[in-house]
Amino acid sequence: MSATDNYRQNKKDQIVKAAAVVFAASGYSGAVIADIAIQARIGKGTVYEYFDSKEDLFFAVFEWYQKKTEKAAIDGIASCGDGASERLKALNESLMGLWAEIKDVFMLVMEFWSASSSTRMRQRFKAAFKQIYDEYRHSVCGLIQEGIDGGEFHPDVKPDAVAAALVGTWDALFLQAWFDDHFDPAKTARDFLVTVIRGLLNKA
Amino acid sequence: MSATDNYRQNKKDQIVKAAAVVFAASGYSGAVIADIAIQARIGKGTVYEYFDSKEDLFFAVFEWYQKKTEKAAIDGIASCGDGASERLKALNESLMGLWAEIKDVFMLVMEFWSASSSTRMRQRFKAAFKQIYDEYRHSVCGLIQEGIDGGEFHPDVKPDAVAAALVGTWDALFLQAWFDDHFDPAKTARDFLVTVIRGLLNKA
Amino acid sequence: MSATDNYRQNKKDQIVKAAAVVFAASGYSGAVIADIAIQARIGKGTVYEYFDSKEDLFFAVFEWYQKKTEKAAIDGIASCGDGASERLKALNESLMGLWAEIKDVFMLVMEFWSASSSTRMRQRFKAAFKQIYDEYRHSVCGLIQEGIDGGEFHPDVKPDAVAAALVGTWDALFLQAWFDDHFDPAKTARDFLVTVIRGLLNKA
Amino acid sequence: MSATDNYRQNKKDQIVKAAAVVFAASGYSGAVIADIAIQARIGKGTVYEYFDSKEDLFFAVFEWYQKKTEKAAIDGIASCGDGASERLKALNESLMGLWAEIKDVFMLVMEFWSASSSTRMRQRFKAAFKQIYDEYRHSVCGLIQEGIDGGEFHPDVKPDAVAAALVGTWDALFLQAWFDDHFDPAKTARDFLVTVIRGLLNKA
DNA sequence: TATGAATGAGTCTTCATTCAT
DNA sequence: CATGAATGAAGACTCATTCAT
Repeated sequence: MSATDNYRQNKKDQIVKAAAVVFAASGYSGAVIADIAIQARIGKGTVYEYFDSKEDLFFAVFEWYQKKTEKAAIDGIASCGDGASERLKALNESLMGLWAEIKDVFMLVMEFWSASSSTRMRQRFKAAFKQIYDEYRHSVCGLIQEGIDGGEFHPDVKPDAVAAALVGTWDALFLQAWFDDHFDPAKTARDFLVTVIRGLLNKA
Repeated sequence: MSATDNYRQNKKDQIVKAAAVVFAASGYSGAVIADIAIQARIGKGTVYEYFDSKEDLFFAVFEWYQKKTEKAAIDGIASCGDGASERLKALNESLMGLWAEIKDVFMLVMEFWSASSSTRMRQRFKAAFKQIYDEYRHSVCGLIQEGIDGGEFHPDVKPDAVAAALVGTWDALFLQAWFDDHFDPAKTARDFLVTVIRGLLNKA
Repeated sequence: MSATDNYRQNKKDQIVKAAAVVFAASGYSGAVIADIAIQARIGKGTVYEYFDSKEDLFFAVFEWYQKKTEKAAIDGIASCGDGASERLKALNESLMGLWAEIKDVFMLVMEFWSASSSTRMRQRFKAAFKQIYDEYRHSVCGLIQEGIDGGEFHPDVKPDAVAAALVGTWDALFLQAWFDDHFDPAKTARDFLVTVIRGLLNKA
Repeated sequence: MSATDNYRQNKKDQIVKAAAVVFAASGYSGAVIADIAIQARIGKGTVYEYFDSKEDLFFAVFEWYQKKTEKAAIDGIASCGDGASERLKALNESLMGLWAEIKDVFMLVMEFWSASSSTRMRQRFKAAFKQIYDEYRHSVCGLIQEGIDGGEFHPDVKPDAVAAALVGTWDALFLQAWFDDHFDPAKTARDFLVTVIRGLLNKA
């Protein structure tokens, strides 16, 4: 990578981060390029030197956010533990630990979801989300399958369904926490997981 | 209610339904009042005879949608069944049965979520969602509590957490279904519920 | 005049008076036909049964206002007094006595002036004002001319100029009073008139 | 002042002058931003780069007009003359000399007066006019007071009243001239002033 | 490369006027 | 006669994008 490329990449990151702040504060439509430029401490025109359009910039924010959060998931899934149950719990803690960090930009997630319904951005976002969910479900599914194969989990358990539901639950608890400051997603997830694991275990 | 009031109410409903279609197709910001008027087969100005602003109309759509879907929840929760497990299953079926019906306007839900982040509409929507979630969780919580009290469910179960998580799961499965045409939320929910109920049951 | 005509005339007056209130409160452009209808306690459409357009109604208010205020001028000019000086003073008192009464609708006068600059209404209003000023000046001029002819006023006095200036002064003092609540137009006019009359008198 | 600031100031002036023309031709409400932009040979949006709203632009026109005309008043009042009478005459000539210059934009003045009654702009304009009149009256009052103090004018003269009346007369003669092309405000003022000065002089 | 002045397409919203009842 | 629901023309204002410097 040349020095110039490196310079451009740093600048791009700088703009993306500024954009994330503004998009999170105002939503996609409410965000104004001028404000993003101010936030990034650059001129308005400069934004267009690095991104072709507001939509492109928004998608770049999406990718940046994605990269940022998927690490927690990967770490959580990779965490070694004493059996599938423990690893599930570890994953749960890892993900829920994100809340404090992403609380302020959680609006972004809702904007991303919402962008999937915008006629113009639907294609990009819908496809990206499909892939993300596929991967998440697949990872969690593998974890549960291991539990079944190892005899820890009951053979009748449907790993696909449980994985999809758990992935969804994590999302949805953040959503509820967003609406209600007194709602504690981490504790809720932990308590719920106890019951789910009880259901998963093979108590033969 | 006078004949005139009745007339106005019908007209309002007509506009709200037209608006729901257009908001679902284009999102809040993308939707254009002129298109809503065309969809409702009325003049642009007429919209403003019934709603003070685009925001008000959007909120009316939200309330309409809310009323429309909460029926399924109420029916599901009220459904008599043989014990808490059966009633949970019935609720699950009732809610999942909505999918076919709301699939086309599910974008609306994401727009509503997103509206909670718009600075201007945050107040209204956030408060409304908080209340809705409170009620849903409370209903489901009651159902689980009955199961515990009746000895059907294990006494260590945390009804709050399970209720919140289940409510969230239903939301989130629709979300995943929205991103993936091949994803079957009803089947997933049914399979997942088997495991959850296994975890809930008191097998003493 | 038939009973019907009489009915219509009363209704017209009712509307004109309501319109005067609203135009005074909001200005011509700011006034809304719907508000005038409410003020007149009639339906919006009814206004158009009596006036062809907003402009016509405004002009009717102008004529009504004109008729209302010119009485004071006529009375003042007609007032018998001991010589031209006394009659001038009487006229001055008569006109200044209007202030308390018209203070609240003085905005109307400014709106009428302003209407003379609106391209669409210019013709009507400009012509009307020209005629009104012609008449006022002519009356006052006659009064001063009598003073000159009777030997009370100095023969070098230019009655046209003095009349025009006095008429203008009365207008302008109301204008200043409009801008400044502490400004007393009546007292100012009285004090000024002393000096003017001193200048008019033939002290040979 | 930086080069940029200078550039922006010129542009602002350019827009204000264009706006003055359009407001004078169509009145405040009748004027259309698009027309002002055309008159200024710029794009519609550019107007908003320099002024926040139509009201702000209108007020800027008011300030511009004010600055433009007050020079004549200051010059007139400052003019040295042989005694108070001569200075009054000089002031009169100075102000009346404005007529040819401002005839075409005199409508603006009526629009400014009218703006003082618009609910939204009342505050700004009313306060501004009060101050302007205060200053004018104060200046003229000082001039007359000098005449009294110097023994040239009669000690019983009320300088406040005469000043207010004269200031008003000048305004009002322009108003009459606006309604009547054949009316000569300068000549009228000159002739009237002869009588007023006769009334002011101390002929002991 | 960086900038920000300029632009005009696009939108919400208002309101005088019409007309069916 | 009276009404008020319906209308659409009109206008203020926003903002993504361009481009000359």
